[in-house]
Amino acid sequence: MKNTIRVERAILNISQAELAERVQVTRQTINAIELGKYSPSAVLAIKIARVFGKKMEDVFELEEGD
Amino acid sequence: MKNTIRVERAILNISQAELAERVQVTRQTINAIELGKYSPSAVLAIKIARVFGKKMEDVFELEEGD
DNA sequence: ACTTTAAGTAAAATATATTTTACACAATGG
DNA sequence: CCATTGTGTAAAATATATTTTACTTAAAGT
Repeated sequence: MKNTIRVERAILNISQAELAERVQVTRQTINAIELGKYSPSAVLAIKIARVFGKKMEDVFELEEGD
Repeated sequence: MKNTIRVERAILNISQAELAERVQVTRQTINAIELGKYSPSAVLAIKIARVFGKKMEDVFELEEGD
């Protein structure tokens, strides 16, 4: 599962901590997902995409092995 | 997390077992998600939506408490 | 130099999703 | 009747996501 969280955060100019707060998870969770260490739940993925005003699939993309 | 899996299956006329096979999970997993017993991973949610030729958010919707 | 902010990381604990095996029940077609 | 298909369910095991606490480093500002 690839994602464009870093770019979207840059556009909004918000930190991992602030994104975490907005979607009600910890900063470590955002960091891990942003770095591709694991993929989020569907609920969290939708919430993150919403912060960026995008559809879930415009932020998250399947990759080989998913 | 609400979903329209049952309706989409009906349109395609496929069983829970066939959907499960197409997205590479067990029939019980599809059954549980379809009945709202828990919400899927982002990866699985995208795969399911793809079977129906839809965007993830057209099949899955957040609800109170998500 | 000092402090603050942002990001990366890690180990242990907890929560949640998914699998496996198995049984039950209704509907249907032979 | 009998076998088959589709669905609901359940308990135990395993996998994965998320939290908590805490430490490190780099960059920026004072």
